[in-house]
Amino acid sequence: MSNIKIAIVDDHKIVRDGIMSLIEEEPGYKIVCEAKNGIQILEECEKQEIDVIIMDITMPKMDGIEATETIKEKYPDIKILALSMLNEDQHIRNMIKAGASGYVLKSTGKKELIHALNTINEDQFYFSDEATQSILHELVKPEVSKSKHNQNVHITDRELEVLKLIVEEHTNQEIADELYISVRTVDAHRRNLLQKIGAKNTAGLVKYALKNNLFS
Amino acid sequence: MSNIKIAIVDDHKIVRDGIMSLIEEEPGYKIVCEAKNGIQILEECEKQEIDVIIMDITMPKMDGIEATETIKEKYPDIKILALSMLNEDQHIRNMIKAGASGYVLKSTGKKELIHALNTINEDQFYFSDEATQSILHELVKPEVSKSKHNQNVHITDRELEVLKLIVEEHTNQEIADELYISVRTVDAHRRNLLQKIGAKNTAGLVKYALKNNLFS
DNA sequence: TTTTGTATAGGTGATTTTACCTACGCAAAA
DNA sequence: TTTTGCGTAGGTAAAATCACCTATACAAAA
Repeated sequence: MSNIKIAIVDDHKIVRDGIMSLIEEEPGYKIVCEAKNGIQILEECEKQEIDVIIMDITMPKMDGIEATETIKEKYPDIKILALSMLNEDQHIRNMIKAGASGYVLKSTGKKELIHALNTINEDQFYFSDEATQSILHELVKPEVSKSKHNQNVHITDRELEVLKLIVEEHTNQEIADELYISVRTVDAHRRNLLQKIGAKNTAGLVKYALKNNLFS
Repeated sequence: MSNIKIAIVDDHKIVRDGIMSLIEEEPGYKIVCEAKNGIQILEECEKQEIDVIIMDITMPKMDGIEATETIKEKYPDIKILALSMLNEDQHIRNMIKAGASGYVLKSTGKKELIHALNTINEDQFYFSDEATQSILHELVKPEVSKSKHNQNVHITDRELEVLKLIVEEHTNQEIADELYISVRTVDAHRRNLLQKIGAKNTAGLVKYALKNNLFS
């Protein structure tokens, strides 16, 4: 197998050089380019073939999250390894959402970096253990606040059925037919839902349903 | 400090006994009750004070996820440690969403179990490393499929503005006023969005926006 | 037993959305 | 230069939603 083509994106030259020296010692890898920000790496992606991009998160011009989104849209085959500092939990999450295949900390040693590169190059994910715990913490927090919503609002079984069908993009008439009730009743349930949930219209109902994972 | 009051919920007696013997060897813990399913532990919660519940996920009558939700609603101070087997990724996620403070595998040794109990009793989270990796994988998967949607559909900037306001529960008229355009134009954008996204109505638009994290 | 909650259904009328269609100016791309 | 995409705007008509209201039947809870 030929060398894995690596690109390094970080606004600090020292970081780039550090990573480069780590990788160049290792056979099987070739650093094909480096970039200082998201704009630059996008240009590089057009010019040449790249397998894996090691991407910093916070950068001027275009940050790693935006760059990752754009690159994964245009070149879904390019793998992206997020390079983060500790206490960047939220950013790391966004990198994953944007399409990164994993992350390592900047304090990572050579061994872990190489392992991470190999792993994601094989189309798998790699998540550095050191950051994983704190990310999971972040992950849990919003869920806790969700359940508070549910406490205030008691939605009846029937209303839930109606809401489900609303979320499934049915009209009131279709819902009425489905549930063997009158359109007026569906309308009544709908208005009760609007009032209970505190929504202005269908959009609010759907948002509520999805945010509270009522039908997932 | 007094003993930490533990409850064990699992439908298999052998599992309960195993955990009990692990914990009873350890000073500082007291097992105050055990239950076979969600219904039973709910009754127990009413009867006595409990600090931490070790909760199995799959159980007859009422499973651990439902039980966790109910308990966290009624008794938010009770901590719940999910007890899972491997390859229960989705269930584990749901336990966390339901309000569990952590999880350990059934194959866990005494040392890790005690550590997990201490950690979550101190109002922190504990996530067993062995399951964490696979959970993160699960977490990422839906994001990957999201970007596929985006590829097919190109939403223009203006359409995105309109969609954002739709999601924020504004009427077409309000959107028109906000953007200084005619209602008919808003309507045109809306119809283009419906067509591009493949939605039937507002519900579909909102679902699309939220699922693709267009405005979060 | 009375009250409360839920599901049902209707009246009326205003407002909003949806589904068709056409059309023009402008800028970027082919 | 022609074409394409985008944003703009309108006509018309049907369908759906929303906002008020009232009302009945039934079951569970107080």
